[in-house]
Amino acid sequence: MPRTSEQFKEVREKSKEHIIKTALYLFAERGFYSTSISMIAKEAGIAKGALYHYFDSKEDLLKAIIEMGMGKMGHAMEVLFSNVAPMEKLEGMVRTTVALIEDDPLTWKLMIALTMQQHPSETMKEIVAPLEKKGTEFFFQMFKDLNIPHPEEEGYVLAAILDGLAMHLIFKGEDHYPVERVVNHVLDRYRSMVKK
Amino acid sequence: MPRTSEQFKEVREKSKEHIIKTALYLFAERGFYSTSISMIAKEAGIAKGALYHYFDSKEDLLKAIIEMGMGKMGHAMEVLFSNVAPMEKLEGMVRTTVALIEDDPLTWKLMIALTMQQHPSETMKEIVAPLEKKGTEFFFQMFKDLNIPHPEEEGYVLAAILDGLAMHLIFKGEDHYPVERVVNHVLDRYRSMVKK
Amino acid sequence: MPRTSEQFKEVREKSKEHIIKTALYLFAERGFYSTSISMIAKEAGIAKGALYHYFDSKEDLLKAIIEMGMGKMGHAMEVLFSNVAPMEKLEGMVRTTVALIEDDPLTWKLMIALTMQQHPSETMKEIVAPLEKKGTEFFFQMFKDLNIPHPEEEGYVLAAILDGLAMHLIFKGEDHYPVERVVNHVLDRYRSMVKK
Amino acid sequence: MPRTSEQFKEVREKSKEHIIKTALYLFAERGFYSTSISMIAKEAGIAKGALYHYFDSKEDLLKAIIEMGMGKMGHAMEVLFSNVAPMEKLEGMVRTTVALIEDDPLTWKLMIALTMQQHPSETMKEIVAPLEKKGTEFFFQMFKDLNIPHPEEEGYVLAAILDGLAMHLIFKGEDHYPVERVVNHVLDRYRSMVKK
DNA sequence: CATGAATGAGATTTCATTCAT
DNA sequence: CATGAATGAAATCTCATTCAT
Repeated sequence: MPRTSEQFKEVREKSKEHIIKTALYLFAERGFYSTSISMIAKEAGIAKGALYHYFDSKEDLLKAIIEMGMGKMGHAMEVLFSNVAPMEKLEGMVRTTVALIEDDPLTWKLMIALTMQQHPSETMKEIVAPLEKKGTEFFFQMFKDLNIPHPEEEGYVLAAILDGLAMHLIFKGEDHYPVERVVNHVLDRYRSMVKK
Repeated sequence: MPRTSEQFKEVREKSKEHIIKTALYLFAERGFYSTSISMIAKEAGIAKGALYHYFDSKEDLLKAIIEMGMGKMGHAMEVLFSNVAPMEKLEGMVRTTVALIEDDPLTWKLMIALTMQQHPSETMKEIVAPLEKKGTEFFFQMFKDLNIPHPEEEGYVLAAILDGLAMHLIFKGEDHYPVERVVNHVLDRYRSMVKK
Repeated sequence: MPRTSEQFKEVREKSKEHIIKTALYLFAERGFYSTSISMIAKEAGIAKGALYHYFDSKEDLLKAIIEMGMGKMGHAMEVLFSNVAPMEKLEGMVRTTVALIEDDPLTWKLMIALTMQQHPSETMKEIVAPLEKKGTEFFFQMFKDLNIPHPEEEGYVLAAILDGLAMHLIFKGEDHYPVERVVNHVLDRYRSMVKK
Repeated sequence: MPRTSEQFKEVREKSKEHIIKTALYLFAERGFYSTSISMIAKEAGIAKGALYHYFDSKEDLLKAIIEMGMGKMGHAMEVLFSNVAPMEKLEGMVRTTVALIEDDPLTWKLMIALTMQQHPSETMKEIVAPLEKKGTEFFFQMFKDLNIPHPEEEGYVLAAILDGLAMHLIFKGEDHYPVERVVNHVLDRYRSMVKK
């Protein structure tokens, strides 16, 4: 009795996700180039060949991981671009970033690593560059709306803070980094600037 | 013939430096794993075998690059830990960091990339972790000396700013990033906090 | 229920033929080694597994294709070995060869390709070698019957002409090759030799 | 003491030729797809990797073999297009073809096999198609010069004879095929046509 | 010390075949 | 009988490292 195509689809989706998770873990912990297809297959408990049912190549697997990560992020960020008061936007921006990282630090670790190293695939650059540009413009507008002096420079600083914070959080782990306190401090500072 | 031996040493040192520079360039621009020994040899205009006269392995070459980079940095930073007024320390810290990057962006690019990816060699972690710890403590003490409230949190924020700034500067290039304005803005902010 | 069993057999035969046709097409157009079982299954609109219900292996499938092709040919050729006048035999030989190719160029394309490349399977050699020998002898006898001088050499030449013609016809296609004119010319030549 | 670059070149050329010869032998005897790089390396008495010093890929190796073969052929054929009497041209054409095959049957075996099977590489088609066209035109002109009736058809027939002859000679081997007699017979026939 | 040819372990990839459902 | 997910052997290819000259 043949399985229905739905059953197949389900099995396929499960396997795909399982492989992605395993690969994400290994890529993030050991680096893309130091992780072999063999390792991923072994860790996932499947044969090497099975991996190629789901992904055309190691590169394609990486792309799938990136896309999945970006999907999550894009979704979360969209909320922020909606109509809320500027100060809430700022707070949302910062807290959402932190929440995303804490929710899925592996994806972020990998993402940052790929951006930093000159990975041949264009995927990362294509994704990160426009995102960053959008972010900078967003910050600029936000600070202008908040009537904070030197909104452009302040935007650059916030971008630096967020990226630096992300790096530290990811590579130290939330157990060793007082995110909450740092975030609150940053936000307090902006609040005090607005009140004035 | 001690003279000859010295000359030999000098020539050897020159060759070593030439290889290091070439390798640094390639590692930074293309990534460590995507750069082969063949490439380095060809780019440096020497034979593959010659490279192994100077370095035991690809890993050893990387280590030499890192050590050279760290040497420069350590030297520059030492000045800051000497007896100068806190505010000058802060300014020195920020400006020295930027100056170091602008002076040798390739080393930094590579350094950051290696730190981010989980390079098997322990070199980077061994070097970066204590440095970061020292930095954090240094910032903490500095802000305390400056009587700035919440010196610990402020220290974390400054660390984040510096790392974020470094990242942006390195990956965008100084032509596309208004370092000077951003740095001045950051320093002005601390100055205003002190005056109060 | 013998009826059912018969119906089964018929359905089975239909499926088999469908697969054979699909595989023949792909093998001929893309080559045996460059055509995967997956491709055949997909092109035939069945699952990979199903293919193995009908054929034990890729090799077995190839064998079935060859046998089917040979069946057709053998049947057509048999007629020629019957009792007809030598000149009609000659004409029949040539025209039948051309007709067979025009009727089923794919089979021939594949056949020739397999004969030329040293396919590991013995099938082709087992089939082609005796056929060729029989052909040569047949030609020899024919030309002797026709009282044409040097019947043996003439036999070799005719064999060469037929194989060369077949090759050109198959690889250029009948639209780009003036078969009719060439065949008539060849036959005319033999006719003029006989009349003399 | 480093070898001079000339010495290196020499060694390199020798190795390259050795590999080409080994690969040609195996490709011709077993087929391109049924011959693995491992086999070639083992047969040549070298390591797999060495092969990739000389050829970028299996395909590239094949290309080198083809080019070498074509080089020989082109050179030999050029002579024929020069100014000699038509009948000598014809004889030269036929005898040169046979001589080339007898001199290097492996190359020809491989060449024919590749032309017949639909090898993905365009190399063969690019080479063979124009060659064939040139050949056909050459024959046509030759028969016209010889005042032989139906020169075009006769050209097609000669092309068929030559290709058929080549096939038979190559796949039976000169020990089992009376080339000399067949060739003489063919030429005699043309001579008798001219005299008339 | 210099050279680049050669090695060989290991990486990625392919694909005929099997098998649980 | 049908399905396509999974296997695993083998193929192609890469590249840090060694070594004869």
